[in-house]
Amino acid sequence: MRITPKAKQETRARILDAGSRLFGELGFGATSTRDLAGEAGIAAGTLFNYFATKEALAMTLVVEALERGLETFEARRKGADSLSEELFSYVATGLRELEPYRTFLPEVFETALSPFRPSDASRLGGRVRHEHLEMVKGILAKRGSSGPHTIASLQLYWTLYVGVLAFWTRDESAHQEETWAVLDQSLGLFVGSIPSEGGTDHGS
Amino acid sequence: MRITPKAKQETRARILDAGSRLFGELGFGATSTRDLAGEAGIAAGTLFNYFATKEALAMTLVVEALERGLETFEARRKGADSLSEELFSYVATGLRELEPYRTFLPEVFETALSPFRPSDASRLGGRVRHEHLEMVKGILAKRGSSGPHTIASLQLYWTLYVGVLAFWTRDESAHQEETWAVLDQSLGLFVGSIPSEGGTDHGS
DNA sequence: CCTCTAATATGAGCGCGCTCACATTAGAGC
DNA sequence: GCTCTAATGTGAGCGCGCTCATATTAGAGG
Repeated sequence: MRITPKAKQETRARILDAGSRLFGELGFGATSTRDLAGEAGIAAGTLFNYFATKEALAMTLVVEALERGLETFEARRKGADSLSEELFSYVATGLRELEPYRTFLPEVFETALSPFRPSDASRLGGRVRHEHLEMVKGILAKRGSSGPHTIASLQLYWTLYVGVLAFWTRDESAHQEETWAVLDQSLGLFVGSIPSEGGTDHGS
Repeated sequence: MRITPKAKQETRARILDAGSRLFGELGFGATSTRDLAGEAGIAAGTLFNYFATKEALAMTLVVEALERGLETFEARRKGADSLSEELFSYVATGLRELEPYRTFLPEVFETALSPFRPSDASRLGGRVRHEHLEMVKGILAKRGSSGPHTIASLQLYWTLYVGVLAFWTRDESAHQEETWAVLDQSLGLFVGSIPSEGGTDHGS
């Protein structure tokens, strides 16, 4: 086997497909890596030639969904949106792509997005965080926000975003309408906390 | 063996002691339940007659530390404190009792305090959350805050508190001074966000 | 077409958290 | 002091995520 690019991508796709289906049916914890390998038609050990850990496999589904969401967001961007409107639609397009995975994401995010883990770039969770915050920084920069406040602001932003994610995964309203309200409220708090921006209202 | 109360408490204490020492030396993940049993002088299975899971054992250390912190807080309470001062000293007395466990707490809190887990009372993490929030509710009630706002406020409070905890576990300044600044800032944001309370400043 | 090699696949095996059928033992009742 | 029993202790064993020595195989070079 010297350079076999096509077959390798197909196997990778089969594994991701098995993950998407089995995680959804059984949950992340209840799906064993042997289950996944069987469903993908490979041996137990082969799985780890493609994904370093079971968590990395699940997070790859997340990363690819968020990439699709980003494309949709860029395509639909309007110039007329306010700061909170722009942030709202950025977050919302991401959530909509993650929707099929909603049932098993709590188990995955619990470790992958934990604030108690260092979010280094070597882990997919850290990369998700970094790329999301880079996007938010870009959106803020267009409005002229900058300086040392931004770093603390981004920490607050991420905390609020994770809170919204957690709420969303458990939101039992018909089409997660409650999540949109929580997101709106959280973004209002965030925008209100930016010194040079957004007015002073911080209540309901 | 009909009712052997004393010996049982001694064994329990030996296990907690083993946990405190080994988790501190090796970390939570790197300490196996067999290590703990050996250090406590019991068989591997016996450990689980005392604690349902390894996480529950670690969280018991946390719960007992927080109980000690609460006693200190109650003893030192002053009537003259402002709302943020009172919240500050409540959180601070807890953190000071947790100090000996600081190195291994990230691994424990990652799962036990994750916002992605339902915080039911059957889990120790859920009880820690509940009791902490009851205390905060009590502190707020004295100042006349009440009504439907409080529930959303408490959600925000808990999110900010977990953020402070996460910062604290990684704070490398000499005596975690930076944590006190972050805590102060977070409480300022929280108090500012309460509609009927605390003035309008929400920046630095 | 055959060989030779590096990329890939394999599955036995490791230590883990935890369970459970069974052994042990401390005390109550006589 | 003996028996009987319920509380407690025990460790072999399970399935897990993951590793690694080994087997297999696709293609390059002659």
